[in-house]
Amino acid sequence: MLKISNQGDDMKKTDHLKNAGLKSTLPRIKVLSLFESAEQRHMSAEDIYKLLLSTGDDVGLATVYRILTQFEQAGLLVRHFFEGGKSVFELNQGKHHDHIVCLQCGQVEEFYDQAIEERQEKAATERGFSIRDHSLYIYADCNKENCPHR
Amino acid sequence: MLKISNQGDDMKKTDHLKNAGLKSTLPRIKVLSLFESAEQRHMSAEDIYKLLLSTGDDVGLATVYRILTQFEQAGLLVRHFFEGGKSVFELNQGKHHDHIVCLQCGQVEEFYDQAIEERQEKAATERGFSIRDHSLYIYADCNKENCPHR
DNA sequence: ATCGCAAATGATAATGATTATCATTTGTAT
DNA sequence: ATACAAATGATAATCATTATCATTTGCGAT
Repeated sequence: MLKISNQGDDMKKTDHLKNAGLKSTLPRIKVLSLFESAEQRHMSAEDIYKLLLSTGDDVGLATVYRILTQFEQAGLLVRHFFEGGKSVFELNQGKHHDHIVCLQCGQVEEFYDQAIEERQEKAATERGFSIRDHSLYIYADCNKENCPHR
Repeated sequence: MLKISNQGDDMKKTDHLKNAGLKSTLPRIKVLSLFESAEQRHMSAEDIYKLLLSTGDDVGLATVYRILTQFEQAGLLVRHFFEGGKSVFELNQGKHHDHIVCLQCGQVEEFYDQAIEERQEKAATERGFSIRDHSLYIYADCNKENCPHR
């Protein structure tokens, strides 16, 4: 008798987790929900830990790290190594894309360029390498109205 | 009366450092020499610290970190954030290039593709961003003879 | 609904990379 | 040779992340 919250949604997440080979636990559902509802797609472990704290949905920091790694391995999340050393995660929505990160406000925009993808593949195969993964980050100033510093 | 070693070379490095706005000190000369002579262009702070230890040219680890950061700011070195979390440095030889990193043996190959550069610039300007910097890392298997794991 | 147990969690210690502190040493201009 | 700011080195501190381990929980079998 503890199945309180919006069951429709939680059921969907439970299935989502089960399909990924992970058992449905409260912390995992909370983290998944956060990614599906958060305004910012790209979040670090610390971001998530604090957001959950702020809504009273406490989850231990160690658990947050564990869940992020599991979700990454299960293909639910994609991990990024932006400059600065800490890992940042986003929901995996199937379609690969690269990132432009604003150095002033941290805003992240995604883009995809077929030509770039092809040239990368070419550069690798020309040298006898088999691509496993790649990461392209453009660091820039977004020049937006609401961006601090100019 | 302590100017022992190969003075011609050290003089060049002294000038090199002076030009970069850094005073010529023994630890800085050692680190610079290492980058100019090492077989591997890409090295971490730990790599450098250990290499210097192994040749008896002891330099404190903290000093290695400081020097690397200073050299980066002076434009003598370029810092990279490969997957794995630790910073890796290489001599700045003026010409920008991207990297292919072998996930098996860690070997790094450099490449430059004008089309990729142009498409990146285009992607950024199309979105109103002004590029400051960018990093493209391809992670792959090098398939070389001497590479472990296959 | 209840049991049992492997799996998951949370608090915290431990680790690895990097930075800060501060007393001592070293370039360098005088 | 002198003086002093800058640099160094040993070490403590910090930050992100992982490991440990006692406790709790999801879930299949009853």
